[in-house]
Amino acid sequence: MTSLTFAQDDGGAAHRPLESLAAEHSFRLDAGEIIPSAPFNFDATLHKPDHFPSADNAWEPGARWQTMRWQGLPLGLKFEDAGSVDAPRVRLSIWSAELFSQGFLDGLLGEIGYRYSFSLDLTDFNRRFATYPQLGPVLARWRGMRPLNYSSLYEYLMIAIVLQNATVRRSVQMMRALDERFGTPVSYDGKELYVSWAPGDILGASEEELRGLKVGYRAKSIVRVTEAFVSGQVDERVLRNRSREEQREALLSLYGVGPASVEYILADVFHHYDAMTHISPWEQKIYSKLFFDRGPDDPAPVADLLAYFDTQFAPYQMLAVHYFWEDLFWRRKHEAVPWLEALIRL
DNA sequence: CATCAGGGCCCTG
DNA sequence: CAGGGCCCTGAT
Repeated sequence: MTSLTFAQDDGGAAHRPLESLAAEHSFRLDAGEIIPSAPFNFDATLHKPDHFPSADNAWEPGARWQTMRWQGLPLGLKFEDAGSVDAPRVRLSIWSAELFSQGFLDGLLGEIGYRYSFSLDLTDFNRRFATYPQLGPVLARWRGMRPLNYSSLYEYLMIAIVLQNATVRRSVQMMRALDERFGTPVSYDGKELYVSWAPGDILGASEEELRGLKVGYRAKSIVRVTEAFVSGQVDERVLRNRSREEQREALLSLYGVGPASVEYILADVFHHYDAMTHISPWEQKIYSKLFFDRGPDDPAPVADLLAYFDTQFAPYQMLAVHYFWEDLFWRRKHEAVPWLEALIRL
């Protein structure tokens, strides 16, 4: 267990010179406050109740702990709500076992800004749908919420792979086994978490070894996707500057990555909200109930659902559906939603 | 105890 | 373009 713990908390100003924060083997940097574009809903953005729990993060109202590997260095991040929806401020602290340069920090903050969509402009979306029959009330509840990816594209793909054809419990087991074998355990701020492995950390593992971690046939996908990243065939930074359809094509070319995974990635990782082209069977049942009050034995055809979303919510189909989806899972967190329980195999 | 399907995807015909 | 097979696991 690598300890990133550093007790001192001097409440320093933003971008304090790192030299003054150096500790023996680790330090905590007060990286100051991030000012997201308003409106910004801290908890609905920094926590997604529909995500399966994983060891790279922890959350409580007003705070998210998130591990991250940046330029090979394991980091512990802590985001704290220091504002309001209309006057948002997010306090960021960074734990590290090594000193890093101002240039490293600048790059890191830029990356975090992208991943967390801190500057997303929601004004047009909000204006269009504030008084909309179904979406209006949901939007009011979660105003300022963003879809996002807390980690890297590679890490997201690993999550997508362990999700496939598995129950939630099994996905959790697979990810934990992979983290324990290939990830970096860290402790900071009282949390014990894992920093997810980098492609190079798992490259030497054979398919047989991975199968030993009970990931089954997904072992092949993990190996092939990892190779694509190590070889440079896929480069997240490069892909960010490509068009949506080029991104889709590049992702689909990866072994073990199909339309369901890509649909999530285009929205969460690359921030495209204007196209929905695929609905998986379990989502179809949930949407059928939500939008047409139709049960799982008589779900609305996927084509009808897609057409409905296009008609109602373009050019923000993915954004609008994200709001409904998160609203549903937040509700489930606080009260029983019997029809939903029947559709979720834990 | 045996069978089955699960928060997909690949491959075949 | 439809459908069988795939690892493993808990539910039935």
